[in-house]
Amino acid sequence: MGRSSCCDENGLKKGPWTPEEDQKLVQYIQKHGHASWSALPKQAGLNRYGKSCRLRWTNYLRPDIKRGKFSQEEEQTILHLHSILGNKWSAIASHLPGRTDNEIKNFWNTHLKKKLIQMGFDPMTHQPRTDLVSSLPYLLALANMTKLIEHQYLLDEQALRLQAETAQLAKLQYLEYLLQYTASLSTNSYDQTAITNNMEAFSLLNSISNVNENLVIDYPPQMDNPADSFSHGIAIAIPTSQPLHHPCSLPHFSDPQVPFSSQTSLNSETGQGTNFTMLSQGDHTASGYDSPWVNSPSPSSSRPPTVAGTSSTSNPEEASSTTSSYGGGAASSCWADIFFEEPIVHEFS
DNA sequence: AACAAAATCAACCGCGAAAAA
DNA sequence: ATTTTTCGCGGTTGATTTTGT
Repeated sequence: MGRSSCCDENGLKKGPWTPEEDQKLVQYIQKHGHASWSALPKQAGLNRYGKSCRLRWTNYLRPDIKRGKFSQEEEQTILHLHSILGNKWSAIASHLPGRTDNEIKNFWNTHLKKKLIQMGFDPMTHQPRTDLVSSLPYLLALANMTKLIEHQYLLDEQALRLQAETAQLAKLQYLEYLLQYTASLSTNSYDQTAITNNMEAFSLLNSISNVNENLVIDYPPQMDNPADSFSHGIAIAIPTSQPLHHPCSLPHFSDPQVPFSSQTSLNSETGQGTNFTMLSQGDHTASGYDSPWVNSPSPSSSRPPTVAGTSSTSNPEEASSTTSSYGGGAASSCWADIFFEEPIVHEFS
């Protein structure tokens, strides 16, 4: 596999690595590390570019590389992360221990992409392919009357809105995943992954709030830095036009080892018809809402967010946990409540 | 068995960002 | 402040392997 070996104009070797070259590289890095890739080949006695050495090490020779087929769980994670991050292979790889960005990229291009296409999804947007949707009115027009076409246009409009909302919810799901994962990490030592996750979660939240002007973010009281709030709890409310069904695609969500639970509760309120989706920890049930800031300095200040443009009864406290009707077309809201009971403390060891 | 087409994946390339000079 | 070097990323290539006819 790979390319036939050859040398470039500088006489440096290119193409597939020989076992001898691999051995030299591994032995050198085990002994001296890889502080400078550009200087490494000469010092290791390799007739290669530093870039080639780095690639060979990171994608193949590194001791923590996981080989073999991707598991179902890994596949799910890649699909999920790709729906949020797009072709950010290194970012995706950082969530899959032992897998390289190159490997994930190859797996995506050769398997997952095709799988999505076969299932009728656009591999870039992860949404149902619009060419199929848009062709429907034309087919209907051939078979039926103008009225049917108009009806279909309305459906398309609704579908587009739902797509946008689903994308927002996907981000929320990923946000929760990040927070749950962070919480499951050690709380007693400095953990770069936890910090990275918090940063990613914060930027994700910003991206959601940029898109949705009605988004209400409820930070815990007396927080100077919003990013810190991920360690303590955060409440988010997003108005949506329809109840949102989002079965948890990540196994972590239902894992009893992870001290969090996710709940989706749909509610149709009398009159205003406010629906909400709640992602929460522990005691937060749809029928009995507790303050998200039970550990915060001033619990009395906590409240479920009021959603702009909808009834103030978006409060899940008032919600029924059973109904899933659409509330007669009235505006709805997606209410995500993400909370950590024990604040995470990162200490430098 | 022989050939062609498709799939796989290691490695290369070019670019932009960060770091060093 | 500017230029050069280094690093890392995402896209692409092409030799090899697998599958289909």
